[in-house]
Amino acid sequence: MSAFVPSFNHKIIEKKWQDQWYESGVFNAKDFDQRPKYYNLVEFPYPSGAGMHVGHIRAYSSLEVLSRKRRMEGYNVLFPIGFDAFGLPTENYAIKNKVHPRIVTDNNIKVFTEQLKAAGFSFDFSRVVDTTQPDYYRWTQWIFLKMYDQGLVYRSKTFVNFCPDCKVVLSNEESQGGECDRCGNEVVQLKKDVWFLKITEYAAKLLDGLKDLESSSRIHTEQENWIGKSEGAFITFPIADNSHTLSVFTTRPDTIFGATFMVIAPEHPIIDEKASQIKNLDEIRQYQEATKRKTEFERIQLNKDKTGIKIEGLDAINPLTKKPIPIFISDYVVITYGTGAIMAVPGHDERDYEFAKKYQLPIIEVISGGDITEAAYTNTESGMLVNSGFMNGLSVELAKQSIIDYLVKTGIGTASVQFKMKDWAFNRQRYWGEPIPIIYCEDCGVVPVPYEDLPVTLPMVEHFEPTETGESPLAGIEAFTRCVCPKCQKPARRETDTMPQWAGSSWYFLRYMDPFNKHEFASKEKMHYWGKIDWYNGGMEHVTRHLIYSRFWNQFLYDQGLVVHQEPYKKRTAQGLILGEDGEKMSKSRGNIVNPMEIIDEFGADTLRVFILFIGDYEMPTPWNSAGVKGARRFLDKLWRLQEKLVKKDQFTPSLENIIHKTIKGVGEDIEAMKFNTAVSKLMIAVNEATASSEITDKDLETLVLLTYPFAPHISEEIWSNLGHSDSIVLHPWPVYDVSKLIEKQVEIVININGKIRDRMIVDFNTNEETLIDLALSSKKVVDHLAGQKPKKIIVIPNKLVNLVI
RNA sequence: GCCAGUGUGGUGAAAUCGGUAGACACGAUGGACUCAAAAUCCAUUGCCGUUAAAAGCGUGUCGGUUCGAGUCCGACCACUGGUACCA
Repeated sequence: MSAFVPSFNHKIIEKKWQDQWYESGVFNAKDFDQRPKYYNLVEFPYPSGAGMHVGHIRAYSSLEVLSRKRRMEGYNVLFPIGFDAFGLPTENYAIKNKVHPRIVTDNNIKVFTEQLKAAGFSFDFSRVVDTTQPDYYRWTQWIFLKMYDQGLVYRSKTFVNFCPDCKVVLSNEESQGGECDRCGNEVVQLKKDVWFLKITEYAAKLLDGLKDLESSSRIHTEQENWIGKSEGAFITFPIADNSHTLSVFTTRPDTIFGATFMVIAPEHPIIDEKASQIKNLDEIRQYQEATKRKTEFERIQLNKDKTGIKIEGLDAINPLTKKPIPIFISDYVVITYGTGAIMAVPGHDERDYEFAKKYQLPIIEVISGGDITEAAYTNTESGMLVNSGFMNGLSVELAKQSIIDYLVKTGIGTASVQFKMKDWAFNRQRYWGEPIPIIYCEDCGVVPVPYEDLPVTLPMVEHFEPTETGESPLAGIEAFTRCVCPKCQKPARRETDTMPQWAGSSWYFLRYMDPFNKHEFASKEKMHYWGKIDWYNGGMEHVTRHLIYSRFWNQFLYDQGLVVHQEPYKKRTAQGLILGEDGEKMSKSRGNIVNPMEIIDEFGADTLRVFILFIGDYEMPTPWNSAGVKGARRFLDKLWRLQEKLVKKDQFTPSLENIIHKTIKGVGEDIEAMKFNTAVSKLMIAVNEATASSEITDKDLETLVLLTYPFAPHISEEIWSNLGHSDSIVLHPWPVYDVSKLIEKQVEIVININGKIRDRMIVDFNTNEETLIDLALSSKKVVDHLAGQKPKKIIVIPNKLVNLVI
């Protein structure tokens, strides 16, 4: 037996192995290598000044473990990292502290990189991507221009969410609840010229592509709901004097006989077109103005009651009943969806019902099964058509078919599919973003920057404070705005808006495959070699936006023949949030933030990694528990101390053989299933058993160390080297288990009487049913309980239980 | 409101197929070692009960299916996230 080995010093060994790994480049992926490839992607971080968060550790640990295991399994693993570094927090910090965002960003990236290395992540640091480098955003601009060429970029004047405090325009996503995402202040409505990407053109394809994406049902559902496909029909309603028509979209064309009025959005163009006929035009105009003034917040919070105005002098005709019906304007109908007009069927739509009750409009039952004097009846499963002419007696499903046939035949309408998803507002009035490569010429109008002139670089200036008008800071920089029209060579002006933060992250996974290419965003050969991303892990909060946006860009590039696969990701998973110890979201204001660097300093990176994976189900949110960190460290100390009673032998200790094989199987399977918490627990059980054993062999310890390596690589490398190996574990194959060694020799069987446990017994594995029954019936406790009664029925589950039913 | 998810000890959590509820870890209590502390080791630890046991109770609530339910079905309650009148 060897002499006492002191418990390990994490500061020394972690530094030692990190230096060795990062200097040797052992984790760098090799293009065109003969080994099979495996591409693991984690969402690249925004390098905030606060540095790394425990959430980052959790987010990266899953594919970190998988990457290390895959390398041991012989794969050429691409596990890249980069920085999504454009964005408002940096800009705000820069303004406040009078430092240029370039300097702030470079600093933050430096700190972040050091921290990622201190945690021992096996990223390929040789292909780091930074979205704020001209070499990178040149291609972001290039893809934007490709979209422009294909008619997927357009400019439109609309009301946008404007934060008077940050002086920036916000997308709907960034101003939820009428509050600015960044500063929390109230958002107002401002009329602006806005660039849009026509993502709606890809709605059907984005929905369709989901079937090739392996992910949990909640991820699928969130994407589906965001795209929001609904099938229905366009129906044309004539205006009573036959001078005009009003087109509606409805998902329930079958209820048309019950359409007793129409509602149009306040912004609907027919108001202006028929203004001369409208008798209460003043009142209508007032309502329109009131709607415009409302922020989204007010519409949501204060407008639970339906409001609306009847348009006097303008009636429509229900094309099926031929009866005249009134037309209302109301802000519960929105101009951006469908046609901005609906046929209201109060009997079978809750919103229409509420409106009809308020304005005392007729409610007609056209689907039987409910009580329309009480509420709208919206069940489409069991109802049957009534009061509906030729559709009477049909189910809703059949009636839909029947009415669409009729509408098409008579030219009144057509079948149609609509999507809830809106086009993507693609500009911000900020400095710290990719300049939009567009030039305005007085003669030629909007002119895209020629491809060969890219990148349009951000000027390195001293003043990047926002303007009072809500224009981009770039607008005040003459040297930037002044340019020459590429078409006519006359003086022209540059677009001064920049792209939203989502831009750079929409294609970064492609750049990783070929990060230094000066001629293309990535070469076809390399994209062909690396193929699809095998596994993509990130936050649940990005499942709707970033995931859809990046799939959109990839699909677009695919359609242009510029990438190899239509869908970029094979599999997508999402980690759960780490909450503060108080169970609340971690935030500065709550003062419950845990700094991972402090844990690394005190307990070591291995401890932090093991603990964060052990803390709970990877996909569920879980509170931080500082006391629990010690448990992870104790486990590593126990593993270390196994070296004290090492026996040189190339065989498993007989009493440990079974548990070791079970652990190889269990840990391997748990990693693949993202059950990292139970994988760690299985390692703990194995180490506990080895600790209890009087001696352990080289082979026992080697195997345990190989299994621990993906979780706690530094200590594993150190023990591995102590065991006399001169090579790194990463070059050593993942252990395999022997199925024949998994079987237990003896098992415990429970004896139930009427499903209640009354006794237990230990028997040989695979003892036959008759023997089990005999043994059960001879148990003293069972005999006492039966008190002479004969079981009516006996259920035997081999190796599990015997249930006596009396 | 709608959609999704989650409710299990003092705490974080386990529990492939419906078959021993609480693995593993934290904490707590008692003990060993120590002048003492830390570290380590041993024992106990769902509740109730008991000298000890037995019995009884127990996976948000109420009901159902089953020989047997944390797991399946129905209704409800609570919490978390997403969304905002999408026709």
